[in-house]
Amino acid sequence: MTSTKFPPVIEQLSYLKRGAAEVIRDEELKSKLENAERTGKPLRVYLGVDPTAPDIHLGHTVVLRKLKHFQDMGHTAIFLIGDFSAMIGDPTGQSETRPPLTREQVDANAKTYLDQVYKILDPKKTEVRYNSEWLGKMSSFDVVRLCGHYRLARMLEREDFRSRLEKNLPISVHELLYPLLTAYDAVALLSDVEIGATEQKFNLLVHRDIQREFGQPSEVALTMPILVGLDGERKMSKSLGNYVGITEAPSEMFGKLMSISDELMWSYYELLTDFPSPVIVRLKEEVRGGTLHPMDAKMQLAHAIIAGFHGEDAAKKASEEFQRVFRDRLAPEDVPEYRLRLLPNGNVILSKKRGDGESPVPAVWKLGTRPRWPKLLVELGIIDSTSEADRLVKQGGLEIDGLRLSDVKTEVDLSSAAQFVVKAGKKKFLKIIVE
RNA sequence: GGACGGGUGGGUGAGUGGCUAAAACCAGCAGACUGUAAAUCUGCCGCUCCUUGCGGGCUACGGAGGUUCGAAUCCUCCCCCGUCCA
Repeated sequence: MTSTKFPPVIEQLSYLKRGAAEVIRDEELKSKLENAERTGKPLRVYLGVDPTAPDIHLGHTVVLRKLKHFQDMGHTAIFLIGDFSAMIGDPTGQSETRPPLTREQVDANAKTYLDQVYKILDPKKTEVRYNSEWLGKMSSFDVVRLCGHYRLARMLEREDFRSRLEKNLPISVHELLYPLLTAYDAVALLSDVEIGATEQKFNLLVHRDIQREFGQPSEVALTMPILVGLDGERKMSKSLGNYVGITEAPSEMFGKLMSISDELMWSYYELLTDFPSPVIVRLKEEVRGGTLHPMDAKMQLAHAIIAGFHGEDAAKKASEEFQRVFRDRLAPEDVPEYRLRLLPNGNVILSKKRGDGESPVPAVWKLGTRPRWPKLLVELGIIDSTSEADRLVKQGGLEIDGLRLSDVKTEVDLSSAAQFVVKAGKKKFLKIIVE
């Protein structure tokens, strides 16, 4: 009777509920776990994602990590790629209709998505599914019948629809279908548990209802809090620019993570690391009591997160680099290098570009022998426009070899070999080598 | 199908003939202060040219035309969104 396959239910529950915003319903999760233990049959747990953007950031990892927790406990983790539903576009959160994606976009996104997801989930233990498998096969009759299982009034209860209705903003009919179609995912997958962000709560509840309509037991809906972005206010998202991408360079991630406010740090600890809750509580107390410097606590956080994606060594290096650049205020050890060569005809060629992981794009400009600094930086792609570069100089944000440049007219002599270390603004460092 | 209201810079949103590159707020950027924090303060915040100046040129208020010395502002047509009626 006692299966050794799973840890004790009590343990599982505390592990699985850590960080969760809500479990609907608690008792159902417990009994499902007990049932799994009794039968030896793992729970089918899924997370559905829309491959709307090719890159995933830390905000996405909150729910992924939760899926992994189920995997850790021996349950079946299903990563569902909403390739079909993405072509409809989930209205969630955005108070506007999302542009549907094309098949090609979806495919491309799905591919890069998976690579990134496997930084968290164990590829060997993850069941990857695409909802076009079943949704793509439904006939319009099937769709109509599915729609018959739900009422408009209930659909309009959804916060997003309601507020758009109140504000006289458009709602397209196809958006109403989204929760219903994804509900069918739960049915097709015979799901026991579905994980989602709190903003998905409405959808998850519809999924439960529809499963019941199809004669299945309702899945447990486990919601995770939404990760607040670097600005400390709004949801982490790419379009708001307040995000940390999981493929970003370790040093970049480190810098970004260190810029969060002290208060925000604790939810990052909770949602992005595996530090046990009691440890986090203790750290918090130490910071409050003054025995632990908040900066040190934050560095430890950044270190832990980065180690998860890039390994211990990279995390350590990023940490050292951070201290070097920002505490000791030195130029970073590894800055992007731009090698320039002046051609006989007066054009300038970028012969090599290192760092940033960019492919070396050969470029030629007619800059002349002595371009102004702002011009050069724009040509190198460091700054978007000349106006902006001029502004940066006027505001004292440009340093060459440690000296602040104050005159926008200052020129660079490209006629003889030289090297410059450039600091543009707070974060951008680069080295220019004239050959 | 009819009546009415609306479409302004990255976002919200003022502006109903010149003083408007377009208020205000948010976001963003830079500087100061710091723990690269956060908060705060100051400045900037379409592009471009230089003689860097309360400078010149260009582009911009859904789209296309038109009226006018001059239009985000007025007229015509079109596109899009919402409300009410059917």
